[in-house]
Amino acid sequence: MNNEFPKAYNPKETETKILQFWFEKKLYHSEIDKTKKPFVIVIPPPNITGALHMGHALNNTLQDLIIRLAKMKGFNTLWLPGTDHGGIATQNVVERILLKQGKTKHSLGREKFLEFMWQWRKETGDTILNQLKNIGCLCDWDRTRFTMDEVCSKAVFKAFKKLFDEGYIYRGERIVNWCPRCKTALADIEVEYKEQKDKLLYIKYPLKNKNLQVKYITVATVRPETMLGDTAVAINPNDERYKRLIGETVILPLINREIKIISDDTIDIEFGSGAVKVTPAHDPLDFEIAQKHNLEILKVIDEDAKMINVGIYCGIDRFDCRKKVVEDLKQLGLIEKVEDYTHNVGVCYRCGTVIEPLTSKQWFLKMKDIAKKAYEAISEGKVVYYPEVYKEHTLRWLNNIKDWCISRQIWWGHRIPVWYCKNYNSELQKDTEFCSVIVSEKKPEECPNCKTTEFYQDTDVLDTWFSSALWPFSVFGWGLDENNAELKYYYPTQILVTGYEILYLWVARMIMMGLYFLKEVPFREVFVHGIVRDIHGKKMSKSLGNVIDPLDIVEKYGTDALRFSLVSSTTAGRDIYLSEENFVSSRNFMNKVYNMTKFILMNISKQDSNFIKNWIKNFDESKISYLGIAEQWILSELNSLIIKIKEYHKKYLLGSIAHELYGFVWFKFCDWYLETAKINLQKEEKKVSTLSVLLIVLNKILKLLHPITPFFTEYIYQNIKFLFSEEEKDSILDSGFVEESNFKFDNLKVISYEVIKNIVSEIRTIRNEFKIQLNIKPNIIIVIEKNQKILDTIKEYSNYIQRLGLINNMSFINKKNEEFKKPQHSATAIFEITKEFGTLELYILLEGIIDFEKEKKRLKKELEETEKFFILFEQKLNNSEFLAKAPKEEVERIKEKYLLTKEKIEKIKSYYKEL
RNA sequence: GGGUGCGUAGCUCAGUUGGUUAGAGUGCCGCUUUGACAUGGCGGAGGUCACAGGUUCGAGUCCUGUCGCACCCACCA
Repeated sequence: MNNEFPKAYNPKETETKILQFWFEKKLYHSEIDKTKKPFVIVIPPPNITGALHMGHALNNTLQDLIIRLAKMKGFNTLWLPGTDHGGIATQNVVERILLKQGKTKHSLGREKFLEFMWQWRKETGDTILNQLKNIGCLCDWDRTRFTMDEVCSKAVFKAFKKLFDEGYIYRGERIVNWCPRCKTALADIEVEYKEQKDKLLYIKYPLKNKNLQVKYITVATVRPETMLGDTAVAINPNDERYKRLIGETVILPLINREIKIISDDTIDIEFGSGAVKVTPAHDPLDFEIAQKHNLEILKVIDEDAKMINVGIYCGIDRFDCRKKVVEDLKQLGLIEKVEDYTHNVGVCYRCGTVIEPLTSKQWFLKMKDIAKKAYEAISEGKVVYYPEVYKEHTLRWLNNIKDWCISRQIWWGHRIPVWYCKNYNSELQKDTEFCSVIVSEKKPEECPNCKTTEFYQDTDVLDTWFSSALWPFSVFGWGLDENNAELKYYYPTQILVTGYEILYLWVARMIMMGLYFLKEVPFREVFVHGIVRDIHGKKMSKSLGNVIDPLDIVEKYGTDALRFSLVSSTTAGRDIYLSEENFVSSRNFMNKVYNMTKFILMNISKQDSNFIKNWIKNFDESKISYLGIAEQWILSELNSLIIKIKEYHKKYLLGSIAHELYGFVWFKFCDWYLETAKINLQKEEKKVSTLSVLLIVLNKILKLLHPITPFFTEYIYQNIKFLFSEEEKDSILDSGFVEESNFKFDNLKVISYEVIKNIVSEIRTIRNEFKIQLNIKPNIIIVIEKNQKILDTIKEYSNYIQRLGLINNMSFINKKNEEFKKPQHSATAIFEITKEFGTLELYILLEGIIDFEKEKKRLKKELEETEKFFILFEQKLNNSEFLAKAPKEEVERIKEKYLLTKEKIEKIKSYYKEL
């Protein structure tokens, strides 16, 4: 930067260099170091499908921010990266690829298919990690894990075995959510619900006993095809209409099967016809009823969603069968009526296909006891949620937890480590006879029961979330050795950063597993962020065409701009709406900081640099009183900034950190301090101190910004660090974080600077109002009557104002000492400063330019505004209750305001008259 | 059906335990190339803080209700 000053910041070139620098120094790497406190984040492992999207960019930028911050604070930080095999999602993607080549998984066979999967994973699985590297993620790239690598797989086996041995895992024939497209069972939580309009059909079921008063009982359904699997009709025992039909027999239309009418108090009398067809094999509620009443469970829809066991309807797809059943019922005149009905339909969270509940043999994990421990830990605050609402959400979920179906009928994943011996009889096998079922990683030697050596392994794989649940400790080799040093040092981790959509699917389960296996929560804090949406609040999707690709943004505006936008858009737990303009504004901000650095460096001559270095090195509180008002002001503002940001760090108000820095850098440091500093830079005697202050502030700004925008801050730091003392390290990351100073600033000076800012603003406003040309530089007079000190201070720095080129000359008058009459042809402005300093009058002398009528109008407007507030204050002070009940400071504040506005009004009025 | 969050400038949002004359970014309009930056500077317009009550000396902020939006949970066929 020293030699050449390109006009604008060039992110691409810089980022390549800086990235290389970090990698050469291995700044990302962590080793056990007992002298330092560890600060660990384990990445939410992205699936190996697809590439980096905005959601990943957000999630990982936030983690990087937190990690860099911790590193600068001196922790031994470890951010452990990795990927997830992604079960169904990944298998679906690969199956689609195969299909394009005219192959299916079945045509390949399990072994070949898995070979293909592994090959695919080898070729494309790390794409996303490389992209994370490029956006600056300070992950420990020497420790990358994969949920199906050896270390993690060992953990999965060990966990399964332990849970099985301790009686938490069981196998059973249950009704499960079946996805006919993915051909697998899904956990309840993996089903999404979509609102859908359907027809609610009222179907008449003929009664067998012809001697009854009624011939039919009517049931209502939106899924008429399931009637073929009905094994009862249920009514509420208190339903007067049907009471007497309990125990009667119904002849199921179309297939003429006889079923009973039973009573169950879970039936809602009000809904539909009040009578419910019971299809135990294809409805969870009906399944429960069937168990209670010992009903037959008749499966009529198979795993391909085709009809079975139903005579002529066999082999027909469920939805085609629905049409056919309706037609046939119509023919028989058995449809009483049809109503429009809106309801929720369960769909697969991976492919969107309508779920078919059906009975199937699956592995389950008993959750109740395990969840209880997690409930307690979270209640006790062992895991802290940011924002806190998600704590309640999680607790409620844990409280209503159901058993977790952990088996999936796909091939990609951890195969269930269960072996059945050759003589295993699945007919006899009713949950209880586990003698011939052996949990083992490898094929067992011999069946302890029948002594056979022939075994076959369960064909199912585990739910991908099973391995994810172990992630925070499997990555440290828990599967190999649960007492290993790394696990001991790094576990539990500090914080988990994730989106709210996987709070139950993943986060809660990690807490449960962590507590179960290691007796300790896996992370102390959870930071929950929202989903990235487009500016209209729509989810970004390829089909909508509203996707903003983070890599495009990087290309166009730079990584820092991408990151800054993401961080500044983050408000705890809420969704983020992004538009491209957002990135433009961040890019501009990067450029602003770059240019301001350029300006500072431009002003440093070679012989100055040693003086500056010395000045900065010896800067302490004793030097404060020698500093000018601008310097005192900016340093005190910097102090407030640091205090605020530290507070935001503590509360993880990450978006606020970005906003605060933006405001400080742009509006305080650049717009004001830097502008006024330009004047001192012209004076030899002030040059060194001014440049030093500029650099001190710049240095702190860079450190504060660095966790958000690492590239350009590191780059600038490299260019200014020669001006700081030797302690400053290679990388900004090692240079320590920022603490506020406890310097005492001169309040009078700090206020004076604020007054000068107001004066300048007012001059600009008036010039603008009267459209005064640039080349016209009027004189101004500043009048004060209360406090001579502030007048002196302002006087001392009046050249600041003059140098801005807005005015020619300034004169100062203290009304107390000198007689003063409002000059003719002048515009007037009156400010309230503080009680101590009173009001200040400003006159801009503009002979021939001031249009009296215009000035009158302007003053009148000003007067009206001021009077409005004056009345407000007056009312408050006339209110005895306010005086009695409001805190003293508040009353004082209003009094001060009251007096100041009063003074202002009087002055405006008197000058108005003189016009 | 239950729950949670939200409703503040055209748009996206800040506004911490109730107490500055409600703020910022962006967009719009006007002026502005004076060597850090036109990816800049200065100014302007634009808000009955969803609505209705209540508590309070005082409400954008707390309470109740209504309306609207979003999301989560739930076995009404």
